[in-house]
Amino acid sequence: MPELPDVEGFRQVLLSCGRGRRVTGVRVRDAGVLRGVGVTRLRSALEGRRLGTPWRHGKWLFVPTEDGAPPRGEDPAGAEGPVLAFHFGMTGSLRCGARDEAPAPHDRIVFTLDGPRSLRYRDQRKLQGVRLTDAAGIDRIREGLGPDALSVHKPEFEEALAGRRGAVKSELMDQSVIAGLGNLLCDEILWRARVAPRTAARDMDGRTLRGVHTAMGRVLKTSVHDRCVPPRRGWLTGRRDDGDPHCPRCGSSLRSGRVSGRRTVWCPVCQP
DNA sequence: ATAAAGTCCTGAAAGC
DNA sequence: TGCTTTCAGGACTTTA
Repeated sequence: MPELPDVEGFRQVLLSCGRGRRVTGVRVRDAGVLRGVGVTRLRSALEGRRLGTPWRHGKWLFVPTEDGAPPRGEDPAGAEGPVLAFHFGMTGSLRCGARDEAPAPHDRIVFTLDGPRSLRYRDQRKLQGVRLTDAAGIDRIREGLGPDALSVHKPEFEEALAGRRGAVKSELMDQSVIAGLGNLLCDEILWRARVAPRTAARDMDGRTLRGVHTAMGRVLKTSVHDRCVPPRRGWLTGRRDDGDPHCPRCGSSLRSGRVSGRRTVWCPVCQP
């Protein structure tokens, strides 16, 4: 599930449910989601600290923590603490629940807060997870990421893709080229831009590349609003699981195949 | 049993 | 030739 729009939704959850709240408890129900940090260190690092303003780059979500002391007038920010970094893999999510709500089967970590609610990191398959990091660690993560898909402008987008010889879909999916796009988004964007997914990026002229950027912006705008790539009937995503899927634009039979190991759906007529 | 919205690793092929 | 980029496949993990 989690591509950029989903992660953006989790950021909103954190903003409304966690920001400014003190962490009173950390229950690790399955340590399999911890990356590079143990239960003890995670708890001692977080308990008593306040959650700061969450921010996102690609599919990563970062949550700074601040000193646990209540904010004073002179020192509103508080001392800098460690930073929580979430990556949701294919099945992860962040939920806001009532403080005493019984955990769901895949709630791997429950963060109890000083208000009436708690935050849960839920993940069926534990493909990625939660880590504890700092400014240097964030830099290391971001070194491997291209510009964020939601904020990248046309020239930077063109530059990121120009000359790449891989299939345009593979390049869009490559987080070191553009950060945040996943399998569904890429298919949706290329369908909207009328570009076949296996087209080599370097064979695309500036005009086509800019068209992909425009399509990306439109698809992201709606998807971020909906907090997921919406399975609307007017979108490719709303058709890809049909028995015999047809293009919502021209009615042709959709094709399905594999591009860099991922299931790929496209319209052979609209995307020559 | 096969497949799944993510990433990482390997080995091989392609390109400069 | 050698370096880099890219691809395919498998691995991780759990459930429908």
